[in-house]
Parts: sequence; structure tokens; C-alpha cells
Amino acid sequence: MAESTGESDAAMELEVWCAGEDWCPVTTTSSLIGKKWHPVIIHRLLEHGPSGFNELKDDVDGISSKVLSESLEDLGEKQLVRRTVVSEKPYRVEYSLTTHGESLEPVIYAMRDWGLEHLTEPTDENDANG
Amino acid sequence: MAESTGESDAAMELEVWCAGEDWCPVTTTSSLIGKKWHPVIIHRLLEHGPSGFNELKDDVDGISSKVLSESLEDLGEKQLVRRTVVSEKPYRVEYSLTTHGESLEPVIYAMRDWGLEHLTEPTDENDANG
DNA sequence: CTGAATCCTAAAGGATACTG
DNA sequence: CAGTATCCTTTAGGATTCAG
Repeated sequence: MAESTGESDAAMELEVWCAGEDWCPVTTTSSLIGKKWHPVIIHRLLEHGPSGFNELKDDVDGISSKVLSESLEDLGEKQLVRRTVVSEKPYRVEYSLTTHGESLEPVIYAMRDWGLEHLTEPTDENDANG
Repeated sequence: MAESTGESDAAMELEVWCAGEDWCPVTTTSSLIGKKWHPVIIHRLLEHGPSGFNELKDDVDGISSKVLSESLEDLGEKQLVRRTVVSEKPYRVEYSLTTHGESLEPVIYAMRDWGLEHLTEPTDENDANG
């Protein structure tokens, strides 16, 4: 517990992975954020700032607590998200982006912008296919 | 066969998905390209232009033919990649980005740039933790 | 060359219930 | 509020083989 209290995230090296021999920044970046919920979680933390667990769960519509918990743990290991206990009684926790996490802003916003430009929001009126 | 010859990809709507009620461009974008190999494949097609199957397989270091084949099929269904038979004898195929696929350039390059800036290429010399 | 078929394992994700 | 634990299903991914 209290695994986050001592880190200086800005200076830490991130874990990297790459298939094969060639080092590839695209591959490694996508190995960090290429999970189903990671981009959304980061996006919500970018938009709403530090959030509690259920607050985040509410923002990330559709995620289960188990998956959110695992995702946050993974993002924590990758040093993109920090967990802080802000109050013991009542027990309150805050998730926020590390410096590395914040630096993903251009990536996340590029995804958002692309989505806004190229994807059409499905509407109830046009889901009938005729 | 020749399933690609009639499409006008620029005008087509892309399939979208979003968990829960809220429409979210980040979620849907990541549902399109948030597979392990999709960003790399798109990146290679951006960099090298139209490529044959094995050419691409060679560029995407570490991928198996099965996974590459499935990824390309998926990217094709999502209308990001186009498949063209350029020669019947000898049999030659070319994969290239559709207009939608090309439009992902900012996203892919954002990922690449982030990787270049924030990830350190692992070297054989420094893997000892001293 | 292009890629489909098969088999297999590991990982991701979801529903639900329960705990401090 | 903030999660864990359990169970289960689906999917992704990898190795290998085979075929047009």
C-alpha cells in the first residue's frame, strides 16, 4: 500500500516493449496506451483533473470496477497515473496524471479530434437501416 | 474477389462503437485503432506507401502472417486500409491506406513523437541496472 | 508470393458479490 | 467510498501447416 508516495515521476524511465529487433516508438507507445480503456481514462483525467475512483468510474461510462481498478493499476505501473490517498477517514483516494501522463495530451487529443472529424455519432433515429 | 475496386472511401461513414450511453470520440477512435498492431501497420503504410503482404510483414517486425492477415482484414472492414490486386500472374497484392486511413496521420505521428520523446530505446549495454 | 486453416494459450473484459 | 475476489466468456495473439 501507499505505493505512490515516494515517486518523482518526471525523471523516471518508462518501461518499453517492442516486438522483434527493431525499436519502434509507435509500437511502444501503443503498448503503453493501447488497451481498451486506457485512452479514455487518460482523457477523463486530462479533462476533469484528479478524480476519485467512483467519480472516474462514472466518467468512463460502461467500465466495471474490476476493469477500472486493473487499468489504473496498469497505468500506475507504467507511471502515467498516480494514486494518492487524500483522506483516511473518510477514506478518499485521488487519481491523477503524472508528468508522463499529462504529456500524452497531444496523443489523446489527436485521437479525440480525429474521432470528432471522421466518426459520426450514432443516433437513435437512423439506426433503422432503411 | 476484387472487393476493393468499387469503394469511394472518402464519403463512407465509419462504423462506431461506444460503451455505455455517452458518445465519446476518444473511445471510438481507440476502438478503431486500439489493437496491438494497428497503429504500427498504419504507420508503416504511411511511411512506405503501398506494400505487398510480405513486404508489410517484414516491415512490421515480429508479426505473424495470421495476425497480419487478420489485422489487415479488420482494418479493411473499418475502411482504413484498401487491398488491391495488382497482378494475377504472378499474384501480387497491394495494401494501401484509404483516405480515412491517411487521415490518421496526426494520431499516428503524435504517438510516434511521444514515443521518441518519452521512451528510451533499450540498449544491450545498459540493461544491467547499474 | 499471398494468405487461409488449425490448434493452442494467455490475456482482456464483464457480471456479480463481497469487504474494509 | 474504494476497491477485491471469483467466475466465466470472449478475444487476441502466436506457431505451424497447407494451399492457390
